[in-house]
Amino acid sequence: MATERYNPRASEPKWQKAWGEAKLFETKNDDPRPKYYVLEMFPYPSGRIHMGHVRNYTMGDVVARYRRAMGCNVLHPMGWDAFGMPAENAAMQNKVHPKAWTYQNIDTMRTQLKSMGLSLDWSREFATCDVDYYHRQQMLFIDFVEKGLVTRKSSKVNWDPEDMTVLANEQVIDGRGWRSGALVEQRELTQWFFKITDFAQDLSDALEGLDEWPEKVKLMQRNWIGRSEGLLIRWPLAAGTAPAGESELEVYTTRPDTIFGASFMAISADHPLAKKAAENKPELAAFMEDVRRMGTSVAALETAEKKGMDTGIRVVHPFDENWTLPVYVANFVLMEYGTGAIFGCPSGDQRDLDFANKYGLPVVPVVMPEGGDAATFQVTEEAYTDDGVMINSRFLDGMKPTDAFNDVANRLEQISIGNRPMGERKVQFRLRDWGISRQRYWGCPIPMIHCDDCGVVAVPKADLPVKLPDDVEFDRPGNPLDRHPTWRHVACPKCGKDARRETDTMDTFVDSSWYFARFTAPWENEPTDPKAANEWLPVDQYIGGIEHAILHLLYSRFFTRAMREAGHLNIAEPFKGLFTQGMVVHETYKGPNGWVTPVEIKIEEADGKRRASLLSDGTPIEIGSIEKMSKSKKNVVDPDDIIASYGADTARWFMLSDSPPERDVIWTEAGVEGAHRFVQRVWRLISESADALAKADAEASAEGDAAVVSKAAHKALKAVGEDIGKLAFNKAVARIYELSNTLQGPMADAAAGKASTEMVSALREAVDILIVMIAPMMPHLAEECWVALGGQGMVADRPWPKFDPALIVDNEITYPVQINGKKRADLTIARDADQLTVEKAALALEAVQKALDGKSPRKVIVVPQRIVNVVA
RNA sequence: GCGGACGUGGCGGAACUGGUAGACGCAAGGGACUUAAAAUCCCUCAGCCUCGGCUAUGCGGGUUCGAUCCCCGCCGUCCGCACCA
Repeated sequence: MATERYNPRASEPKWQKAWGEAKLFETKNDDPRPKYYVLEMFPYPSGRIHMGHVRNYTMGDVVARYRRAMGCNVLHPMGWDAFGMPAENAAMQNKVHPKAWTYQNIDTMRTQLKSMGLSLDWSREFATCDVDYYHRQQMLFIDFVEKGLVTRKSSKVNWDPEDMTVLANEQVIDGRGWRSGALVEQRELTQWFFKITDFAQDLSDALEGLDEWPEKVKLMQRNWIGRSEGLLIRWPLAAGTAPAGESELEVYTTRPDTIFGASFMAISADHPLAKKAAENKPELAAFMEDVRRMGTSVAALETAEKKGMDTGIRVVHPFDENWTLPVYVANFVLMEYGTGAIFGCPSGDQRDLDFANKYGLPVVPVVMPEGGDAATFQVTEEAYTDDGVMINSRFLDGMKPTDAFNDVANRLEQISIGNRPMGERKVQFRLRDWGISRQRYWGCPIPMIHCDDCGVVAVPKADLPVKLPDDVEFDRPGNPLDRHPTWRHVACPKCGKDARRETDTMDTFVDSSWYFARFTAPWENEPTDPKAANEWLPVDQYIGGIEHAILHLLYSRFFTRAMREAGHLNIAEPFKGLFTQGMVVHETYKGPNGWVTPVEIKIEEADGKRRASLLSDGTPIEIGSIEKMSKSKKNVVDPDDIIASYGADTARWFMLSDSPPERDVIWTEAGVEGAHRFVQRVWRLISESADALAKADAEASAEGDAAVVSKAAHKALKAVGEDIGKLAFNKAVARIYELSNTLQGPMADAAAGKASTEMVSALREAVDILIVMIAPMMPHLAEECWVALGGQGMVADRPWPKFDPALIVDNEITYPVQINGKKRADLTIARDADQLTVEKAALALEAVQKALDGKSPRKVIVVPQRIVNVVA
């Protein structure tokens, strides 16, 4: 029977409407079923969704629909990461207000997302630029101030000269601003900071418990936090060389064991001791000025030659009062890390060795490889950094470096200098506090007031929100809030005198650091409803791009801890399961006038070679490398176009097929067509036999031909459930293809009326299973098929069936039979045959007999349910 | 430089972490149906030779009855961090 082709253009909007009207995806907090929170990283409203969004949200939707079918109360919300620079850029370029631009984009993108058929709870939607949202963010800020988690300090900051704003370390990539691409400069400014370093230890330690996170991400975070264990050592300054008022130099080292290999001290150009030493040494002052100027560009820092200059100051060795060492100012020592001072042990550190060789400083090897000869072991060009045995180190000689570390630490802890011990064990972190001040308009205002008399005062909660003024101008660079005629003038909440508002706004990463918590009760007056937050959080499955491995995920982990301190929730980790999906990539095409979009060309194949040419006039086009879809390379495919021509289900199915979700997926026209063929094939398979199956009882068969169908269906059901549970969508897709291949023949027979009653019943059951299995991935098609079969209700509301364990085991099993590890025959035998029986049967096989040639085998290995190997 | 991941047909990728290498899809070739096309269906599809084999999971070794999987040494690709003391 011929049926019409499936028409997604008609079906998809129909079902989207039906789901909406039934409020199927609106989640209630008091629903007693087990809770499951699945969240995809919310999008920045740039204007239109792109294929990366399609992939991300499809994966999340499959998880959401699957968990719903498994009987969970699923929370699957969506919102908008809506503050940020592009809105201001648009305002400057197109004279649109950032607010209007942002909300227009949100409207467009919401419509696009809805056309994908995502099972989202739109009733909880918000944008971070909603006053309702940033109002609560300001409440959180004030709570954090009260808990001592916010500081204001002057520090060297990354200044983006193009965006005219400060950037966090995490936002500087290769010395350039992550958005503007401009070379970042170092400037000294007073800034607001979140004290993320208060949690450095816990943020590092707790990574261990995140067993549903990719190892890669945990490693990146661990490295970023950069915990190291070392020793503070206070070196006395040698009398006569110390500047007035100075008596010691404090250094931080992770290698106190190498203290007898020390040959110089190196301090930062910003170190107080350096500044004092420079006071009457003009050449030193000039050198330090040089170093500082070099520091204005991060890029210059990275390539700069290692240079230093002797300060004339000398320090006394802690274990030998007759041994003094010179103190250099060196351009590679950072004031921001440790104490801004180090001791150099050239034999154990390549950088120190290069420095020592350059300035003629002694190189004394103090660690040599185990079994080496201390008398002859030398270090000249290459430092020895591995484990070994201590040498040339007096009382440490013969020890392992770790024991020497402890010995030095213990001894120095006993010696006093000033009122303090000469050595002090210290854990140091690379992580710095999170600078959140941005000199921008389109962000959450920092709710603080500067009063000449009272200092910096928090805006009382009753006076919140501090709203962004609407009447702003973008005709000049810089912060429009700063030059607004009235906005910043306010009475001091403490004394009532004229005072000024803080005009910095918050880094947009603040906005995304707690949105997942807000979704649990977006209607609340307080930032959260702690009960709801504790019940829903942590997010069971969080899905997004690897590019947020450090920034967003680390900030969110900090925020969750900070919110716990402020009583807004009672957990530490926001995301239980994390999945980082790969990018969507596409071929690039280059013509004589630059990059060309995929829709402008056609591709033909001749002699096994693919050739591209321009559709308009046939100009040959060069097929370039496969790269991430980007506007600049013009290798983008618009989701709207795909959905309009093939439908959302095709786009979703393609996104899930073939490529493992954590890897990049190559978007190809042929692949999309393949996906679309399958959509049509499923429809044909079911609609052609719908009449035959509609009246049938769904019932599995354990015997005969029908059992083949039932077994295939139940095996697929088991595998697909497990695969989706592991987010192995590509494997689930393959299993579904397999099942439909198996069903194809019997379904055609049934449609032709040539199938037995048992077979029709088995097919009906198998098709019911197939429909439920495709439903998370191709939800519209599933509904349409369900209607064709006369099913009741909607598939989106149907439970995931349970597989029958009896149907997934076979009574007979086929063993591959190997001879000396190479497969030579098959042996089909009863599943429950014991090892001896299997062995005998295998040896009786003709191929085995032939190979043995009358001799008895040396060994026969029978692995139950697996394999037989005969060793001849 | 340091750290990490990965190398399987023409392509994307499977293979229960030691047990039949290449599931499933894409592309390609052949055939059927059709006046023709599209759609659909069937067959072939790692390589090499003498229809039975041999060689094949980046390369070279090793452990094992058996290795894509474990160990050692190379080569290559990608990613992260980068003066962190």
